[in-house]
Amino acid sequence: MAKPTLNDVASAAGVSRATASRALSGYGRISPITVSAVKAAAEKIGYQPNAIAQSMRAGKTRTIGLVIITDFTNVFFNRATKGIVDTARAMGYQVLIFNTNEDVVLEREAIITLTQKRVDGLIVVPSTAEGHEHLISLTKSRTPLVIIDRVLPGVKATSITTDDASSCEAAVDSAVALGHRHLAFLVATPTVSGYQSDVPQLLNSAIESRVKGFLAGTQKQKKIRADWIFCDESPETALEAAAKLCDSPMRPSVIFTSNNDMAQAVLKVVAERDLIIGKDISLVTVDDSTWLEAIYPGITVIQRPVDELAQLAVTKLVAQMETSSKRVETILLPTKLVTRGSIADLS
Amino acid sequence: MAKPTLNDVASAAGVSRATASRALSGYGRISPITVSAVKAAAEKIGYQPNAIAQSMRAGKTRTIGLVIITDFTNVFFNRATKGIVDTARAMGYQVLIFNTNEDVVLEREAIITLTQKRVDGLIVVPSTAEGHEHLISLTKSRTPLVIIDRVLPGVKATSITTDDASSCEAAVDSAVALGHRHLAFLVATPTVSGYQSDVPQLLNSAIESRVKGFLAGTQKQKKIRADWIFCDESPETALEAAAKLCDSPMRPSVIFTSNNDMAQAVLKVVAERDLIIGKDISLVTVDDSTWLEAIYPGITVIQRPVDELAQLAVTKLVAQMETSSKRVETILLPTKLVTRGSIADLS
DNA sequence: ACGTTTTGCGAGAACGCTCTCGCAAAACGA
DNA sequence: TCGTTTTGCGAGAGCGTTCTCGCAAAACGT
Repeated sequence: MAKPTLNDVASAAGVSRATASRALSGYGRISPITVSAVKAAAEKIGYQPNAIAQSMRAGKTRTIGLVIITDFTNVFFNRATKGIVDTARAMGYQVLIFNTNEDVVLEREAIITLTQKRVDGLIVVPSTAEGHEHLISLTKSRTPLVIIDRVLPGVKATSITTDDASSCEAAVDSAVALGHRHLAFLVATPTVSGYQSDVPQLLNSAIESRVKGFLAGTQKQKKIRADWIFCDESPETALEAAAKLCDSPMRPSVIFTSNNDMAQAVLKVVAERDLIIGKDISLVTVDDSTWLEAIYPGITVIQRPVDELAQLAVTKLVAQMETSSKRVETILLPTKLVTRGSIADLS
Repeated sequence: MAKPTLNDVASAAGVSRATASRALSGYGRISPITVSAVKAAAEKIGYQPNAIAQSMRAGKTRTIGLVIITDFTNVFFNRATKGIVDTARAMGYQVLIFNTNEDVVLEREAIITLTQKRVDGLIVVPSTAEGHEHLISLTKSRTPLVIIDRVLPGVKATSITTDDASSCEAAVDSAVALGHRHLAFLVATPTVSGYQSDVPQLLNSAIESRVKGFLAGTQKQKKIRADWIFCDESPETALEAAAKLCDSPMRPSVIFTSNNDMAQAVLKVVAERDLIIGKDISLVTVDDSTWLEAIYPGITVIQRPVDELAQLAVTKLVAQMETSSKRVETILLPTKLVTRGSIADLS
């Protein structure tokens, strides 16, 4: 009842194992008659080649590892995952997924397991801004590696990120042009606990880029006030932080949030206070979602090219794997400010 | 520069390959001194066991295949994927993911590839309501298989689904109790193209269960009107169908949608017509999302126990794999109607 | 002190595949 | 016709493990 092997095919076809392999894999010298005989025999006994044995022989697995935060609430990583899985499949590769929940211990374990499973390459969203020895040792052992949504100065690997800074700056400009003079930034980052109004010393590059963009936007304007709140990623803290902004005697006229979870917290708090988005208070966030378009008013958003990023991650990785080139690229994809109805016109 | 093998460890430690294996894998008779010597040698040369070779030898891969619709807009499958990946990891298994986009051709290919990669078991969300020969042949070759979110009468495999019918019925009851007499059902199903008001002959079991629940709810009441619209899953059709409902001279007072995408279409159409959810028109949908709670008013929803389902899928599958029992179970998990503010009180 | 059991380890096979090598038979050339 | 090239195929090795078997040395029993 065991799965038929190449040996079974060979004896069914009355040839040697070598010939059977030649017939099925199409290499070497073999007569057309034998080929069809072997193929018929294989079909008949329901032969399925053992990819494990093939990998063993070839030293390649046609599998890539994905180490990511597959948080279901985060559109960006959901879409990226789907994009990576689909692109990989189209190129003949399968994807072994690990989810880290931004825990560097899980990340390290994931990478060890994937190395042991001998994946041909890895796509990683690193969870912390430091402590990347495990990634560095990957590059040292010449394992193809692509880092997405983060840039890690210490790691010599291709990284693909989005240019959040310029769109964030554009978002600030846009709000200021509409008459806003009191801006607030609600930024979620795993490196703080609770919330605080001063910039944490450690930010991952994606968040850092957004902060820089917002900052650049505010600093080039005169006479505007900018409040900052950095908070951890728990829904409770997000609500507290959003409430603090809304209940302040000096309520900002526009809130910029660094991700959809924060935007949701703002929406909730705003609704509880009977305020109307796009009228009493304005909102801009990062990463588009169908929800941001479905609700009323639509939320103005910084759209990031996630499908392109996913596709590029796979193609760059596969290029590395198949040519074993050591060329490291740092790719920055453009983002777009999509204007909907959530910024009030105060002018 | 090639990866060190067990042979390298053995010669570094001055023992045989067999002894090195014994020391690292902890079996057979071996002296404690040798064990630590071998471990030290392994550590020193940076040995990582080759899981491919282990799989080859053992005939097990400690990998499970997941064939699913990883549509980023669908909370249910996102959460299920995350739950499955995390539970599997905790149990020492890795997950190879395939996305079918509900295309049975891709599903078939995915299953062939996974069989060839010799996964120890499979979790599948079948894409069509018929044509499951590939799944049947899986069960015939005794590959452990768990089907989630669908029940396939022809396939002898464990299936885990949610009891959508009873909650859908409860949702209807709840609306009727609040004075609603004209109900509409907007149901997305891949088996129709465009939209139609009569029940299609072919529905997958998940959709069927919801339709049955809605029907049961309406049929036990007197003097109420129920409109049905079945439509494909494209955003455009969804909007058309939602518009048709809202623009009808006899506009229903409450709309039930079969998933979040349809709910979004309704929200959009309703907003365009300056109607207010929970006041001018009511809405209930299936599958909770943080958005349904964040927006105002919160949308009343039929919550399905997706984390439990994911966990159960993995544990049941692993149980099958590790005991090679052939026991087939059909598990139905309870759902919950979570009331928020989206059903107007007309009484 | 001698026989018996226990202990520790090495030799070698096996998992299923691919591919090199060599050999016989067929095809070719003059 | 005989020598040379080409063709088709089988034998066998090797990828990196695990594990059975057998053997020598150590430990034990009387």
